Amino acid sequence: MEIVKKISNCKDCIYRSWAFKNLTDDELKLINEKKVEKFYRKGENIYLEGESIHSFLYLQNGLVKLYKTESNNKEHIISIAKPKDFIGLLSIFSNQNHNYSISAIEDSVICFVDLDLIKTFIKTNGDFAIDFFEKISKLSDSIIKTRIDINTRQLRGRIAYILLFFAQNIYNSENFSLPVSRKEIAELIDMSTENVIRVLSEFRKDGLIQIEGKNIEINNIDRLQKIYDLG
Amino acid sequence: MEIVKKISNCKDCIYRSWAFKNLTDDELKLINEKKVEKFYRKGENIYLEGESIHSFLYLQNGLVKLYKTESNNKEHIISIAKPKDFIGLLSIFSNQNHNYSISAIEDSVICFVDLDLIKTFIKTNGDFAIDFFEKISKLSDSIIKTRIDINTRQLRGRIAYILLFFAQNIYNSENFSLPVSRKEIAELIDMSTENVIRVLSEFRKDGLIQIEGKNIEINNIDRLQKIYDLG
DNA sequence: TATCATTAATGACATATATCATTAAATAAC
DNA sequence: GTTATTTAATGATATATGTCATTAATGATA
Repeated sequence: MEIVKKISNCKDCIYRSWAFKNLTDDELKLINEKKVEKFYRKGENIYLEGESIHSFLYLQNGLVKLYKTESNNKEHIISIAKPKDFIGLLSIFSNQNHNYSISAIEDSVICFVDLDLIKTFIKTNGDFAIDFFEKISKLSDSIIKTRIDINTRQLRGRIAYILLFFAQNIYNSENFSLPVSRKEIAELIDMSTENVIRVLSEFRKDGLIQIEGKNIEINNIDRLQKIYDLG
Repeated sequence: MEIVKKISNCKDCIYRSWAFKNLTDDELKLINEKKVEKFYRKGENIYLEGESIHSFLYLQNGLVKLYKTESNNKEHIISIAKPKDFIGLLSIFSNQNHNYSISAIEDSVICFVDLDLIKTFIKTNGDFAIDFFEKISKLSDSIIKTRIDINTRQLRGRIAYILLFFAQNIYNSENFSLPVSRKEIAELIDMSTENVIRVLSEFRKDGLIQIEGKNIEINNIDRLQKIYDLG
């Protein structure tokens, strides 16, 4: 991890309009002075379960996973955050320590915003509080919705989900390179690695997708959508 | 459903100390004037998916379920709220309409607090905003944690979870009457009704619990906990 | 390049879970 | 109370999914 030169000013940040649009120039200046942008290579940890919470994390670029290491040392991925997403769960506002870990699944730039400062602005700037709250509430609910969508489906539906997720939510293309291993897909959608591979092969044999290593091309997105819809 | 006489004043409400402790007497008076307490019999709907959102709901008494009706008309229970819980998901702050339905699984008293008023206080009372935010963030995260805890376990672990949940979280007793049918348990922990019944019978045969209809008595909570821990 | 380690792929098999069918018990409706 | 309807219980069976073993492919390391 390396700290990115502080060339970027929050005032010009394209993400300002997302969650920080209600801050005054002065408030934004305070954020700017205290924020740190860090660059992480694919595979690097951003923080680990148990570490104390100081910052609100904002993904500027790349892709990260939120995960938990179970008692049997298996990892379970809770969600994947994409640019413009707040990273983590809401309990950063009530907990002392992180309950989950975060690592980069693609080269990523993360903006660390001082959490106390955010809390101060929640207290002192009502419009910011409301808007900020709305934004991160949505994200939290979408994690719940996704977990349910995944777990009420069987394997084919889950694989269809993950393919549609990357194609439609992350890469905006039916031709993309998987940022995660088959094992990580398994950890994300609660199935065994072997079955992830098997179902992907099955989809390939059925002509739904083409696979070449990490490269995926979706040939028939409608049928994939139908497989997802039917579960 | 019947509207409860407005004898109770928020000022004296035992729940004031939970989420509304930072409101001034005047603010609380406004809440009090606009709030409505309603009584629902077991089985009654509080609201249905698609209805528009006007209130922040607070469970005073009883037990309610948050659920979704799937396209195949099956129901899926997302969570069960107990007294002192905020009912619903955070997106009431960003959505126009409810994404889920809520109904009473025990006779319940629900306090409907005007949502716009809450938003006003978030804007104008910083201490309230922070505290309120912390409280409902916790609830949202605990739903995510629970969904993961359930779905990473197999059937025996899930049934152990639900028994421990009612004994430890809801009734504070190892002897309680199930407020839900076997079918509802199935809808809550993602398994078939038959297998809910089967595993319960198995636990009975193994001497872990006693069952008489809806009445459950836990005989060996340690072994139940172990079954839960091992998954 | 050669070696090692990790990831991917596939088959055979074991296990977990769902589905279907049937009966009994409990509740609700009349 | 009697009848209808829902809920609970259980066995038999089908299906879905996980596990183990093996090999191939890929990527990392020296």
